[in-house]
Amino acid sequence: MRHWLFKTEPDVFGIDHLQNRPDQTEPWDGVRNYQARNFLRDDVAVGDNVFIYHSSCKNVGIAGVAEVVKAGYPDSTQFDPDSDYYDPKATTASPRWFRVDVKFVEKFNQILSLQTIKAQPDITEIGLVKKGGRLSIMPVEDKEWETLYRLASGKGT
DNA sequence: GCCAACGTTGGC
DNA sequence: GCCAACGTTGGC
Repeated sequence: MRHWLFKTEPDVFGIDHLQNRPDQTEPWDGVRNYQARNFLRDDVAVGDNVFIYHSSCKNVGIAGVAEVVKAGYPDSTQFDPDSDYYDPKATTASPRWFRVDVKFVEKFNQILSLQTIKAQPDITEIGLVKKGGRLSIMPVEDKEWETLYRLASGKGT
C-alpha cells in the first residue's frame, strides 16, 4: 500500500465536506496537472491512505486522512461544457483527466501546519517542500507518513 | 493583494 | 524542439 497527499482548498472542498458526504465518499475530480494526473491514473490504488491537505487558506496544513475506495477512472467533468473543469480537447475515446474516489477516515483535532512539517529534519524530499509546493497530488514515503501521522494525531506508533 | 516559482502555450 | 510570454498556484 502506498501513501499520498492530496491538496485541496477547504473553502471549496475540505475535510469537513468529505466527512459530511453520503457514505463519506466523494470523487476527487478537477485535477488538471499532468504529473498529478499520472499518479491518479497509474499509481493510486484502492486501499491507499491519503493525507488531506488544506491549501490557500488561513490554516495551511494536513487536516485529516482519507482512503481510496475507487482507483483511477475518467473524470467526467472534462466532458461537461458547463463545468469549470471542461476540457474541449478531451474525448471519451481518449480521456485526458482522471479521478479517484476517496472516503473519509479521520479528522485530526488540530491541523498539522506546514510550518511544523517543514521543521521536521527527515521531511525534506516531500513534494510539499520541494517544487515550491505546487503539485496537487503527491506520493508520501512510508517513513514520512509515519512521522507526519504521529505528529498530527498525537498518537505514538 | 503581492510576488516567486512553476507549468503551459505557441511562434519560429 | 527551443524559449519567451503568459497564466496559475500558493504561502505569506
